[in-house]
Amino acid sequence: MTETMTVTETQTTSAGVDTCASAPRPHPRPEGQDRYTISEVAAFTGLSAHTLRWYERIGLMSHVDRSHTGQRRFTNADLDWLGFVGKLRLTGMPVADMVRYAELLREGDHTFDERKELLEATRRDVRTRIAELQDTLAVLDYKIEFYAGAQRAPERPSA
Amino acid sequence: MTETMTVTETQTTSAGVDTCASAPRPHPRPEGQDRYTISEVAAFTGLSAHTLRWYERIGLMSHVDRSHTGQRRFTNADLDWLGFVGKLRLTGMPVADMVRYAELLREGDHTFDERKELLEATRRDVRTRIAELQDTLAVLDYKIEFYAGAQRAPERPSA
DNA sequence: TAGAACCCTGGAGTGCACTCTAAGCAAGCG
DNA sequence: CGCTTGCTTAGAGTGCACTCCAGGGTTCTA
Repeated sequence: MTETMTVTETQTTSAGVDTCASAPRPHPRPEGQDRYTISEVAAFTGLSAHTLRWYERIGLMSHVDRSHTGQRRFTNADLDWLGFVGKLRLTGMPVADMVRYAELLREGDHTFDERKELLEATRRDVRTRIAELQDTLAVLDYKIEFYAGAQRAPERPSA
Repeated sequence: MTETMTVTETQTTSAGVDTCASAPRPHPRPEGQDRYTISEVAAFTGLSAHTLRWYERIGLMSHVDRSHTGQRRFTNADLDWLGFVGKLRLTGMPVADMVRYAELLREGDHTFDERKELLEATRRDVRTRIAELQDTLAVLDYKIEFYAGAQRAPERPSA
């Protein structure tokens, strides 16, 4: 099952509003092919095959290409999209909202503005969350500092 | 389940290791009293009364003081603790882990080191999460920039 | 002293994001 | 040829963090 880790830079180069290629590199993309089995994609993304099928079922991925026997064959564009979805997932964005964005993409040009607004709202959320986390970090620093200080003091001589 | 350990007035011995008062001001604390009803605490914390009772049930709060008729009377120390829990919640820490920390506190001085380690591990997680979010932010910036650019220069004819 | 508004408990229910099951098809191999 | 492995589907199950309910007691206000 181990694939070669030869990263051969793929990058779909459509000049328009395509399904989203991330700025830098999204994933340790394997070879330069363009048809991956579900287990390969599972390995690359860290998602389970179950989850990948479920993503398609709920519309978080548009219908994935199939082999002549009906097996899924994911493309590099699919991997790009999954990379982006992975980022959004880290922000805590509900899956339903990501599905909404995916639908907007499928609906075409007339959803351009709505997509942009959705991304901007997401960005605001991310900034807020970063601020919250930094606040939390300060609290943790304070407490850990306290523990460190108390350790120097007479009490509980630990191992 | 958590029973015994009746105590839990306003707090533990140790010159230092108390139930945790955050560095600055944790919440818009109301008046200077020290006995709040559950609905007051719900209002201050943003948590529901249901959730507050549930927190106590699972041991995320040590047994809350009661009025002579059995109604909960939260103290300022409880509010401090809830403020800290709120911070931890923002980090995505599982409730079970917070319960673990609460248990360590109740167990007393000999858990000092374990508590410190838990906080340090949490801090590492928070730093990691902040880094991830900043990464995500970069992707969002890139995409939004793209949308902004495409808007100025309308091309993109396909469906 | 009534009625509204609040609080109590144990336990059941909800929503989300998976995660797994069952039953079956398809390809590679000794 | 049968075995193993990997894939397919619809649908059921899981774990988490709440969230609510039923059936009662309490407290505040008029």
